[in-house]
Amino acid sequence: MPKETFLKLNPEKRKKITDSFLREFSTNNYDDASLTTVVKSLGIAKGSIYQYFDSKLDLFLYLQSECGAIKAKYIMHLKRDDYPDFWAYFKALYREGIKFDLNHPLESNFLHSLAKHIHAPSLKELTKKWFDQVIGVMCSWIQHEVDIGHFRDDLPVKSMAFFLYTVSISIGDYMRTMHGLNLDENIKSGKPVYAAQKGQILLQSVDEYIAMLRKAFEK
Amino acid sequence: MPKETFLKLNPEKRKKITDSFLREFSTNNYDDASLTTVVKSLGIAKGSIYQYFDSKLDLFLYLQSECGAIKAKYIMHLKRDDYPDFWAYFKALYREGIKFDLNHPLESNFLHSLAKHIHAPSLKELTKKWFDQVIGVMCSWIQHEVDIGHFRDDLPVKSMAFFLYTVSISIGDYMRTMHGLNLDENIKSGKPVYAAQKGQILLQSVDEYIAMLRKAFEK
DNA sequence: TAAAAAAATGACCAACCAGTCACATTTCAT
DNA sequence: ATGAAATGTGACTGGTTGGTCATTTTTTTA
Repeated sequence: MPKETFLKLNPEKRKKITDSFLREFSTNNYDDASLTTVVKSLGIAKGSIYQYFDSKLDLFLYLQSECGAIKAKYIMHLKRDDYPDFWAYFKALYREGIKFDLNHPLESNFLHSLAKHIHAPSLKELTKKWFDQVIGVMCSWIQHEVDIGHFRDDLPVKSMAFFLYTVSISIGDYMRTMHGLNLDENIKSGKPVYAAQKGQILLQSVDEYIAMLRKAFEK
Repeated sequence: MPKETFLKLNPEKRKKITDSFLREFSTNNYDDASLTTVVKSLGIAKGSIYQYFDSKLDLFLYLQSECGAIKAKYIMHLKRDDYPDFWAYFKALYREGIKFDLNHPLESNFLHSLAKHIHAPSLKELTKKWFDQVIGVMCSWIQHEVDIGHFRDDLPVKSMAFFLYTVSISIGDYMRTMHGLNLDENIKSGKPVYAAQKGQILLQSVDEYIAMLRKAFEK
């Protein structure tokens, strides 16, 4: 949690600082991301950071929760029951995700690059917790579909959840590969991850994935 | 490529050195892996490493190619045409992979942890090349199955290859999650990645994955 | 306006790292 | 046995980092 001093900062300065660190963590491993570099580029003193946050980790966690909260606003209001099947819901999640990216490119970049941090020694326990949570959510999704007879019931729910998790987080990379995007460059320059592309083309990727996932899961 | 000096070393010493570095790179990011630490634990001088290799990268690449070559011996002799369908072949690949792990735990650990290194800044170009190669191989597998009418032909081959790639590299993590293994601990202690488990139980995981993949890909 | 509280500063610290190189030791050929 | 070639060494360089803290500057309070 950031200290009071940081929260009392005028919003512009706060945003400037936040943005710079989002960029740094988006293009580097946690352990390789350098506070010194960011502080220099911001033109503020290193000591200031430690008046705003307890530690590098504190700063990182703050960024993570802020970005998560913003993205949640786009996604949380979607309800499975408003869609005829799970895959319509799944696609809607991605549709909102792309909106989020266009409106909050830096935050999206940061979340998108979280996979990079998973193997950082300093974050091992944290990422394990996060992973278990995500798998938990997916398990409950899938269990529900099994219960109403939409999904197959001959495999462990957890296996299916893991499969879905893996495939889901890979869709971003998949878009890059298939549509020739250069995510890393967009991240560095601060452009939206999917800047040059229309949402429609990107959703086509999601459709292709769904075409496979649907068959894999259906009864 | 290692220097002559290294290749002329007596095999035991060479193995001792190789093993220690395999362990270090298996439990750390490339950039965080420390030659200094390994050299201390080996009781040899830092300078010696630079009589054996040009650089840290040179050493890393040597390890990678050595481990790859050993694993290739287990896998390369398998031919798709010797199996009734792709999935029998796919399963055979994993069966041999598990054998490889039991016989060469450290090398298997190292290859298994390569995913960690993918995001290391110093290795970006290399891993991109490696990734393109793997996708290329999978494309040719899939194209063949499409040609003989076993796989669906309504999706881009590359999409399917990417899907298969993602799922394939996740099977290791999947086994850990589903069978409660602690891979990282096994890696640190130098035990086989799948030490406590019988191959049969592990192949069951592969079967579950195949049950989903088969449906996703079939015509 | 003066005193007190809050915020910003940057030189400094200890701990790392990959890589170097002049020198010591071992091995090998004559 | 002797000299040359090949190996091994570890203090050292120049760099990095996250984090600290006495001091200065700015803001708030009275």
